[in-house]
Amino acid sequence: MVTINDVATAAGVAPSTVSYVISGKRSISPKTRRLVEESIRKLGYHPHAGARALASSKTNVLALVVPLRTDLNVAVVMEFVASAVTAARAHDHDLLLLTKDEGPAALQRVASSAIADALMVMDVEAADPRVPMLIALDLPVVLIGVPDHPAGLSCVDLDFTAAGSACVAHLAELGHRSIALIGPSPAVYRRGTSYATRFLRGFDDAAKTHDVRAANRPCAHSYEAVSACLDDLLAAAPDLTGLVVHNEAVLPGLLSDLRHRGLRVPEDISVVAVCPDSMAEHHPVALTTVAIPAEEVGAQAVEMTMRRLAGHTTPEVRLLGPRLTQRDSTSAPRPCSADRYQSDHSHGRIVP
Amino acid sequence: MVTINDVATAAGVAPSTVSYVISGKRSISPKTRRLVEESIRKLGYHPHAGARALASSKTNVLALVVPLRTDLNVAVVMEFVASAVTAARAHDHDLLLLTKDEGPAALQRVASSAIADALMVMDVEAADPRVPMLIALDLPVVLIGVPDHPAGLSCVDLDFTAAGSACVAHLAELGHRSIALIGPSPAVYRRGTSYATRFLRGFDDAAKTHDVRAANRPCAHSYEAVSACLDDLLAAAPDLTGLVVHNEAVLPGLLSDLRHRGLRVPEDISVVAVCPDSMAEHHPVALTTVAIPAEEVGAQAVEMTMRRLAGHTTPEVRLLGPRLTQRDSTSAPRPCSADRYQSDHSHGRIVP
DNA sequence: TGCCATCGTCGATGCGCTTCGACAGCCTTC
DNA sequence: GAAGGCTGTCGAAGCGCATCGACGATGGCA
Repeated sequence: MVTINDVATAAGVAPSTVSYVISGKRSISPKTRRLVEESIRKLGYHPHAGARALASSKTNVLALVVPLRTDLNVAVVMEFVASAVTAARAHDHDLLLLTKDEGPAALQRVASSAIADALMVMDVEAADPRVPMLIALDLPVVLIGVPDHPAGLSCVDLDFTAAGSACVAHLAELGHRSIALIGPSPAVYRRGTSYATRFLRGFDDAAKTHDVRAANRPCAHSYEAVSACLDDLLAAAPDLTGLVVHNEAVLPGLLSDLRHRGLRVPEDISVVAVCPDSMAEHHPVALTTVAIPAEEVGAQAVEMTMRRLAGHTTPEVRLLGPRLTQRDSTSAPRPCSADRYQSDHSHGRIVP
Repeated sequence: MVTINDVATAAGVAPSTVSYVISGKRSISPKTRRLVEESIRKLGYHPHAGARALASSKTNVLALVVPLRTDLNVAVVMEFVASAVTAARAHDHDLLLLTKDEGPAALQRVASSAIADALMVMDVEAADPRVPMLIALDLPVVLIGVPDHPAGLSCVDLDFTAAGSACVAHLAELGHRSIALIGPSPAVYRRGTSYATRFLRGFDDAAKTHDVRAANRPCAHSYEAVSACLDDLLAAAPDLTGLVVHNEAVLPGLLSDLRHRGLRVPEDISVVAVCPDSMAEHHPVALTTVAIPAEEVGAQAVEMTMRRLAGHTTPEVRLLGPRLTQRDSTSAPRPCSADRYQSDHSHGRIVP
């Protein structure tokens, strides 16, 4: 292993000088700097992370707590992680991955072992048991999502309330009078996952404002669940012409099933999806979406973390405004679709 | 911060004794052990990771290099990461996330900064530029995938060659005589990604063995690409009755498009998918699959890593046997399907 | 020419831990 | 009853680095 002493010897200076060249915390003459930098390069020197952490109480590691249930919005999580790790590296930090499964104790451990300098926590629930603990810790913490009582913690997320409203507004403006929300799986609501309830609130509020008839169903992402969900919705509201889908995993199944039922998108039914923009084009009909800006959120989360590490102590809450992009899956409703409930020829799931 | 000295004082012993209680490297009297453990618990003591790393040259961190392109098999990567982090934690290790984008230099950095004890590398290419460097490093390394010259590195992966053969064999045994492979996007082949070429080899070999007419097309995962790909395949082989899909991202689009064309699955065309088992049921027709055992691979990768860390120096190559599960998307081909090329009513993409 | 301020560099110290050799007390064994 | 071997504990050293005070050299100014 090559140490700071080796570099110092090679450059003919003291170890502390090398340290100052690296950190830039004291001024160094150009000559010395060049000498040292050359030795560093020549020897391939990298400071020992442990030693550095011990001496400086900084690890240059960010811990990220992610939900690793595969039932969730995998693509969103991946996109977020990708963006976070990239942003972290841009700030010369590494990313340590923790799972939500380990619970609050893991956070405690990471904090008191000085494994990371800060924590970023995804998939926050309304009354998340980790929140009190996170507040007690005295590491910088950034939540992705907004719990009921974030007291003192920074938060960043898409403004799901506004997103819910935007979806309704879009459909209402196109002239739809009866719409429905197909939400995340019941388990997500049961956990009180922050974004699900916030979206629902926005959806409901806007439905009232726009005087639109609105139903709403959580939906697991098996094909059967999707199908049953549509059965329910169409039975309860035969005049349904607009669908807001806040559950990217069901999209393929949903579109398939609509076709089965002889419901054309957007002629017979309009669909607004809440999902990463990258998914909009993966479907037979390019989807009108409110984008989930996972990448942006990831970058912001890291940026907020770095600000806290740099000494900005005031917590911030950043809610990113929703961006709706109209594509081919929404249009004004047709006053009368003669063949609405006609099935195509291949299967038998017909809503009478 | 609570240190080992605090614990020692509280327990009335020397710091080294506390250390030995924790590590178990020397025998300790039951009385002392109890005393110390109690103090640890009472004070909430966690050893300082940096100090520990410095003194023992072990970080208890595993670095995992993942491809973070969103165009890739996101679900597989997630599943793998989830399983790896869980397995690592079970061995009292944490997981550091690196991206493939950072290239070989990042591996160098991690190794010589002593940030991690071992490296696990996903998405290995046939002539991966990182391989020579990894060999030169003297950390334990486990590759997920098999490069052309793994000399000295451990590898673990699904046996994609056998998987390719298994798909063909299944279709051949059902009686199909003309099949096609829809592979990962061209970019994946261009990179020489190990699993893509291995799968193709198995596919081709088995096609010869079983005397089956076989075509093959890489396919990007936009709906257009899928559609074009099917156009090509059907034009070139109008008698096509079997499809092997080694590209989970195109599945929804593909199934949709087949329906558009009036091709029923499995009556008119059988589909074998290579994807995580969890995805099999997300489609209107439950898919016959060869499972990508991402979870198993992740667990094995960690286990192999831990073995190397424990002193097992001989590298191993583990190829997991493929497991084909027949579901509803494959059957014997119908000798004659009158309406094969009939389109359904909603769109116009008809193959004449 | 002499004095002080500034700049650039050096040595020493300590971060919290592991580990090694030392050693006190005890039990065995002839 | 003395010699030797264990067992359990201790103290000290050192891992590689950051940081602080000290200090020599240099330049400006009177």
